[in-house]
Amino acid sequence: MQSSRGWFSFMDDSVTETLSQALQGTGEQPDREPDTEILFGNLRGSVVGLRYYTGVVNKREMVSLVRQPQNPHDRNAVMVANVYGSQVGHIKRELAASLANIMDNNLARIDGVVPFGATNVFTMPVVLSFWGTEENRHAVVQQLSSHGFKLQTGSSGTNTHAHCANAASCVGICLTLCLKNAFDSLFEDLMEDKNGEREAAVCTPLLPHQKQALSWMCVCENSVALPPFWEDKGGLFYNTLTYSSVRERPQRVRGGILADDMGLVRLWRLCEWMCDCHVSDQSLRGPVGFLQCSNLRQTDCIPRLRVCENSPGNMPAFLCLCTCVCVGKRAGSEVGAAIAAPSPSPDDTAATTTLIICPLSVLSNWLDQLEQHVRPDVRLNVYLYYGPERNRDPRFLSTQHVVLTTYNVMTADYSGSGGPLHSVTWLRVVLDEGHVIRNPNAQQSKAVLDLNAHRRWILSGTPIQNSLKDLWMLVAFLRLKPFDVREWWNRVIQRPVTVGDKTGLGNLQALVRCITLRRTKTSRVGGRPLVSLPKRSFNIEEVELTTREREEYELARTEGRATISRYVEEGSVLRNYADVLAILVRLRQFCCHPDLLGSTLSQTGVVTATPAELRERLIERLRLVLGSGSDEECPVCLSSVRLAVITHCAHVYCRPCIAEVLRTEQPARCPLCRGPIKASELVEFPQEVEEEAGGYPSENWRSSSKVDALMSSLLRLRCEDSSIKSLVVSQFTRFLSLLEVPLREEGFRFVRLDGTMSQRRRAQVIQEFQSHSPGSPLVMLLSLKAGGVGLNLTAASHVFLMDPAWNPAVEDQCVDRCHRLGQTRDVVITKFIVKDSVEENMVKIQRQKQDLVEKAFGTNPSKRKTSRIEEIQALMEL
DNA sequence: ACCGCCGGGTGCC
DNA sequence: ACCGCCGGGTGCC
Repeated sequence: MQSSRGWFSFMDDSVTETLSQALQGTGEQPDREPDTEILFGNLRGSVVGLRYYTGVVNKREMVSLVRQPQNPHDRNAVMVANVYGSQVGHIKRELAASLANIMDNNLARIDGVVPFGATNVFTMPVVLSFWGTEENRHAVVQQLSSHGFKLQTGSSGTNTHAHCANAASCVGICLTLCLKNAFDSLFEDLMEDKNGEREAAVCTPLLPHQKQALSWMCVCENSVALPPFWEDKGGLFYNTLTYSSVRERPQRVRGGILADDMGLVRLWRLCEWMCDCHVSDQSLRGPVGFLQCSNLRQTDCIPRLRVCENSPGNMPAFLCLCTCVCVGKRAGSEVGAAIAAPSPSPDDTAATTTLIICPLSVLSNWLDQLEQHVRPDVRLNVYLYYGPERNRDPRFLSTQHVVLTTYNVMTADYSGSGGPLHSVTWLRVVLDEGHVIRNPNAQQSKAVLDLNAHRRWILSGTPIQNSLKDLWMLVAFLRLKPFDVREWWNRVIQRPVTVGDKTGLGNLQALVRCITLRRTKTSRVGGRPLVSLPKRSFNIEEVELTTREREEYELARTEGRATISRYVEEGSVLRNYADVLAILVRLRQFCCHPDLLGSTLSQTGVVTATPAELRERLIERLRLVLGSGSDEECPVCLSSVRLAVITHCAHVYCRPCIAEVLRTEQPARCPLCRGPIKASELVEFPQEVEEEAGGYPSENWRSSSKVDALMSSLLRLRCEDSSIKSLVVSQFTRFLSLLEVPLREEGFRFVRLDGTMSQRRRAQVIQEFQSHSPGSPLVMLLSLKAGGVGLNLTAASHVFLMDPAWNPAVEDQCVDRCHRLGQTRDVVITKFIVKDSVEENMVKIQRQKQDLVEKAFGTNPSKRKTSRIEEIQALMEL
């Protein structure tokens, strides 16, 4: 099942996990959300029975505890295993009785570290750390103390988990993680760290980033370097994070993640190079692939979506890599693999087939690319493993150079165990749009992990979509020891990072850096920009309201001003913050279209009786503000609110941001109004809520100045050049609905993309919009929040920003959907701003915003508070 | 295990 | 001595 999109799926998962735990009882290992766990304390125990087992540990090595309820000697038995899962011993009986209770009831997750005495013969010490949710803390402490054990709290000397040293570092980390481009923040200053280009492999005009990607992939497939965090210690290999060691050399993953956030590469260039160039690598000589695909044309079952001119993602680079290897087999002769394997390891020679798995939506894309660009004088056997008639014979499949299939087909074949694709040992498995396997519980993820391959690649523009958790599946697929086991990933990477540990973040950076190639349009190679993009220009178009609109607007404004200035005088702006936001949203909506405001938003300033009623009203008001689509700002991270939660005092924050406050402040206070806040009183606000479906019948419809301004721009554009496509962006989903009417009337073909749409529908819409065929949509109505990272809308070269956002970064991000690699035209951005309105003031504030973000780092919260009030006053011209 | 614990042998100084 | 003390056997869960 496709998990829901965006940050919201983070919550879905945790809910599902809790549920499944409850249903399973003592089934699989509990898989709680490590992000929300806190450290209860540490306890010194001992591991006994060492002489009966072979598992060894090093000083400071991490160990894991495994329950053995079936142990004949003691049903409370708790086994101790090292990083590789070999048994080291057992927890001493008395302590085990207590631990068994905690573990069986999922009260805490228990980590072990052997601080010293690793070479002992009979017993060794172990420091146990107890992690769990706040509500279980008491039960754990109670359980332990009833057996006479006392948890050590605070940072005692033996605690190996670094703690958040101070609130400041926590806020720093929170900020880092709250940034939408969390993934890119992992790459700070690392962009140029890659192996550069491999000049030897290049002799035709290959674009710099193509050279870079290809040579990087070659290095990854052939490198004999140790995986990250391993050291050669005179014959023994030593892991610097877990302190474990092994005798045999840990194998680095042959492969990695190609995470370019741009429509990369012109395929023909690569193929040109593959065909014509002669490189120092002897093995690469010779022609490259003629597409020998017996069944490609008989696959009517595949929806052949129109292929965009610009191949998405890294498909072409991969095609190149894959075919390079295939091509080693020249007409008849069995030359070993080519560029990708100058010195093939023995087991590699057996397997020669590359399996490419992709979503159905891009399958036809791969096919077309292969068909169009592989040279006709070389045989390249490509088999499309799809459709009811597919050849399921593993021996046949292994004779192909490339086998192409979809996640669904592979998963259906697998159904829990095996299947033809699992009977082949592949030279290489490539996961296109690899982020689709981010949910480890999904069948397709399990199936993918079970494939046999020598080399593994992931293509994904957005490897991290929601949280660090997304990365685990990818790391597991790449078999990056020991992180392919969830426990070690959680302990060594995920939890330290979320707890705010600087070294944890450093480790994550190091890890990601060595398995990922990440380039964005601003990346540089050898000091030069990787790609040069068409120009982009930015215009603000002032919109004058009609006299009637102006009258109505002034009425609302005066009313709003009166309310807010009363709050200012009373000093209660922050207490009535939701009300203030509602007034602002109302005015902002008015600037777009008078019919935009929901009826419930229009009444303000009603004096309510009890404080409880007042609170309810404020929270309700905030829900309406968020429900309108308005991109509100989180006062903690100063970015757009993600995973919105509303406090008791009616302020809105990102869930992770407020969780951080709750964890670090005792007692916790609302960063805005300093009122007490409790985790239990937070109100979740679902990310994308369907507003009451606003069908706007043409007869009741009226225009507005801003709508007119947009329409005249669009009509003029269509007149000048009917091939120009436009993005029309608004925060307010209702506004998008309103805009449909005049678009339809003027005969514009358009599509709509907003947050409520299913992943499948989105893909369809994007595909449709990106198409260049005559009659394809000229306009896309895009909700600001749906225009997140990863979207490729290069078909558009004009962007109309219908309403200003608080956060200019969000607008930039939206514009970047079309101003990215693959864009052939100059991009023109038009922002409509109503003259003499709250919008104008928002733009002014936007300009100061970047400055404010910088200042907010490290300044005290009260400063933020005052700047917030000043901001509101500026908006209302008070 | 250079321990702890068990249980049998032993028994004033 | 229904003790203390000694010294041998013994050893995860």
